[in-house]
Amino acid sequence: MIRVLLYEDNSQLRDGISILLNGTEGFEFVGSFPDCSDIVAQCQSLQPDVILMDINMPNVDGLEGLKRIRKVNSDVKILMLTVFDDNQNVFEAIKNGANGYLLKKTPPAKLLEYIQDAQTGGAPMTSSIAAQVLKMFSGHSNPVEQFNLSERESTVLGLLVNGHSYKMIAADLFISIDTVRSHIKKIYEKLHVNSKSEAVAKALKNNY
Amino acid sequence: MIRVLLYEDNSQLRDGISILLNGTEGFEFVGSFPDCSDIVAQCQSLQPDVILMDINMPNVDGLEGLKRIRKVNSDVKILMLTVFDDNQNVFEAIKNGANGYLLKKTPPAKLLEYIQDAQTGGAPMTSSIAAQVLKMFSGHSNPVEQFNLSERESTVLGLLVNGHSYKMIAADLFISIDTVRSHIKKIYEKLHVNSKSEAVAKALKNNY
DNA sequence: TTACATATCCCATTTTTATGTGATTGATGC
DNA sequence: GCATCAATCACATAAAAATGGGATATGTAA
Repeated sequence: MIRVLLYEDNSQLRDGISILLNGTEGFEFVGSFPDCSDIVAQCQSLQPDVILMDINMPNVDGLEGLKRIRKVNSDVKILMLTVFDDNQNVFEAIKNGANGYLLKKTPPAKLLEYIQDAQTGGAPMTSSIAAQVLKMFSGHSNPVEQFNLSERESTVLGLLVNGHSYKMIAADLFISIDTVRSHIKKIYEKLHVNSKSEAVAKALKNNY
Repeated sequence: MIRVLLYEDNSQLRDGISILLNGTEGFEFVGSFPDCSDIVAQCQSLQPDVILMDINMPNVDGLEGLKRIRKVNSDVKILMLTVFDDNQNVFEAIKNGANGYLLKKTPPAKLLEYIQDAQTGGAPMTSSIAAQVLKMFSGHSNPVEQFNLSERESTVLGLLVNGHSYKMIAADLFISIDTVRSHIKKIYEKLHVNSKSEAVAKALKNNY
């Protein structure tokens, strides 16, 4: 018996999914809410196995809800629901520990399948989204994301890659050369290197 | 009226193309030969606009013929014909100034189209060959070829890219640090850079 | 044979980087 | 309110890299 909790602001869709799950062997629909403002408490009392989470909701939306849950619970499976396979949202959701990412137009039979899939450790996603994810991991990952560089550090690294010296970077950014130094020290730490050329190499190899 | 000359050892194919071209408005078949042994003279007397050149022929083959022609004539369009889209031959042909590269199984209608295409400055090639060419230009060019680095210089640059200091390079290659210096000075000249990290960046950007 | 490129080495000087140990401000989060 | 972090600056020292001048030996190509 898979306990499913739903967050969705559209009441029609809420009812539809409620009926679908209640009428299907092996699923138990434990509740639904129009936004995530009280998600942590709701989760604790209802003890769902899988949460279906709309991304676009008023007040507290799905991404925020996802973050809140993950702070206290890394076991419950969370499937994000969305109308579009929007690049940025997919990335955000994956980063924050969503287990899958489905389009709302997913047919009911598939939806049930995906829920079971997530429950048993899978990472269900529609093929268009899978393609997006692949693209991101292959060509779009850059040092900023991979190594948690701050905005400033990222700019400095960029100038480094383009062959600027400390002095030039200081002049470009209107800061002292000592500040450049301390940024670069931080960058080296984060990239686990200890020379300019290694940093440049690592940056370039990571599609900077 | 496009004047077409053909080099092809298979007499059936020679006859076929002859009939095709003679029977088509706008094309004039000016002759055919089973090898390239006399290509320069033949070309001068027949004055073709386009040469269809088989690659595999006895005696003097298509690549040799291509080179001979290009020494005296850079205007005539030359389309290479081959059974396979063999990597090395494609590369050789492109380097030596071929205008296009076609598979023999190209259907007659397409062949006519490609000849016209070449005549007007295009670079016709079948899609499988186009893919090969793209791959070569993207992934096969390296700093050694691009910047005429010597073997030693190339090794040194390689170590530089992998984050080695002068001292480490000297130890790796069993030479003095001063020799490393002078190699690197030369490398910088050839790459038109003046710092280690610029050299590394340039090398990586050129698929080293 | 002369000229040129390569590979090797040496010395000296200046500039640039790397490393360490601070301190101050402002924003964010608990 | 306190902790943390990003961004800023400072001072000092040591290591590495860049630059400019050499020299020698070898092989190749004009």
